[in-house]
Amino acid sequence: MSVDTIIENLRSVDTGSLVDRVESRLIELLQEKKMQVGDSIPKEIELADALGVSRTVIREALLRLRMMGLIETKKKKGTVITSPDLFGIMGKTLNPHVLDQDTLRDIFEIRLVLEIGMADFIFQRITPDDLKDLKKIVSHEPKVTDRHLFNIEHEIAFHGKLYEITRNKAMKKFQKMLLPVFDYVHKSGLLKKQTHLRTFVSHKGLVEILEKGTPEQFRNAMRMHLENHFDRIFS
Amino acid sequence: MSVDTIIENLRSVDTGSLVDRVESRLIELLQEKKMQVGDSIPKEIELADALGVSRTVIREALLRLRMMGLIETKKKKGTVITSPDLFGIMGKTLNPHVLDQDTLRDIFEIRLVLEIGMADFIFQRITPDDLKDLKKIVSHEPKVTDRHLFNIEHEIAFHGKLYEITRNKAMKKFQKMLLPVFDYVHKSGLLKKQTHLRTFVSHKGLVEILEKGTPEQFRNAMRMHLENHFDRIFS
DNA sequence: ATTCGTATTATGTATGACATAATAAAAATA
DNA sequence: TATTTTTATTATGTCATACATAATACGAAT
Repeated sequence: MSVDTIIENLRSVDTGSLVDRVESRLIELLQEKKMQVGDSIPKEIELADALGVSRTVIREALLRLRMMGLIETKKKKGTVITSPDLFGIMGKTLNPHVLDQDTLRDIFEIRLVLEIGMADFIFQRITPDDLKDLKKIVSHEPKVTDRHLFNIEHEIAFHGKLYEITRNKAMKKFQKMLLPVFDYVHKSGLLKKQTHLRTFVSHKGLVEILEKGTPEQFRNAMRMHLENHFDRIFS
Repeated sequence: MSVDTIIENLRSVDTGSLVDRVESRLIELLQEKKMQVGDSIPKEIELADALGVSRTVIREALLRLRMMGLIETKKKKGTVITSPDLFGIMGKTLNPHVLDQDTLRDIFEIRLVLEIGMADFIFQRITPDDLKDLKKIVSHEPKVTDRHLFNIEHEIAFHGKLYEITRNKAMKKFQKMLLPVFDYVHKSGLLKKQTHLRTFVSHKGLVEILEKGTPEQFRNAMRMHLENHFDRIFS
């Protein structure tokens, strides 16, 4: 074993600040004790005492757990375990203004990928009520003209409903989080202006496929439906 | 305007602790000043002075920015702007052990959605070199037997390469982050055991389609390829 | 039984001090 | 002069203590 390797190993154990270690230790503790959601954990001073560090360090570590959505703190009541909200954290980070352009473009693309790929889950989990909701939404669908500024709210209502039908909460949250990004990307000059805004497959068409078609057909139809967006990216 | 609405409005302005406000203010400042990556921001004491709060508060706010990946701090050198790493934060949160089962299942599903939906980007951006890489990977593909423990490393190599070909860094990072979750989900009893482990479409088959086929064909083939996973989820 | 006020308490904030590591400056060496 | 070694500086990291604040519990008053 080379000297470098040895040093590397040492680092991997010791690396990170005191706060880093305390953070890990706290997470371990929560898991060991099998803390349930709603349980409250010892107060800051007690933790500081138990781990032999200052309250400052405990507080910084707890702050991180809080940002991860593992805990919530309230005055007087103390700190309680919460179910970590995977995308809740990213919400704050996902301020379009602080993200660089490449990342924004990436996120824009991910939306397209998700909506094409989710077909099987939609077909598997759609209920008659869902279908009714969708039909209601498309009944208000704006006129399809060759050139139209698509109605943002209608877009969100329809596509949002699709995410909901997947019954995948994480994906739904993800979508919700991404909305401001789309808005931003559309308005900024990040993508090419749309020259020919045509609707190849309407929302109504998608619903019909949902009712009578197959996941495969739906994927292809969705791909066509999103053609304008792909066009802006690829051309 | 109802009393509730008024109260709600008040909350929306004033809500949040001092640290919350300082955090927002700092982000605003970074944007106003058009700080570039690599620029260093004023030291903690100066910020505390300028904003009229204690260093404690500044530190907590900076800690949050650091968790968001907006800044990095080094002793003596101070605090410098960094490009926010969208999924860097989630990485830590994505410890399978702290996520509840529903979320884990959701994440597992998202992977399937992504890999089916990414077809167009793969076709658009694949290079001859990529194809060469893929062929090299599949040349080592384990024997396809009716019942086999699929080789994890080979799986990661192949599918990871596909993410890479999309040239979508965010998506690639996402995948990297999700790997431990898959591992966990597979090992835990979260999904039904696979009763008939068959490979409907091999990696080699996918590569052939990439070479000669269309995105549409690829999506369908990928859907078949992932059939085992869908089966475990849906049955 | 309900409302109101008061005491308690755990987190939130402020302040001051020292430790530490990265850097810059100075000194020593070749 | 160029390069290494030592020293000094400095901004963050950690600690300790005190007080503010808001949520809660509890008792008093209605």
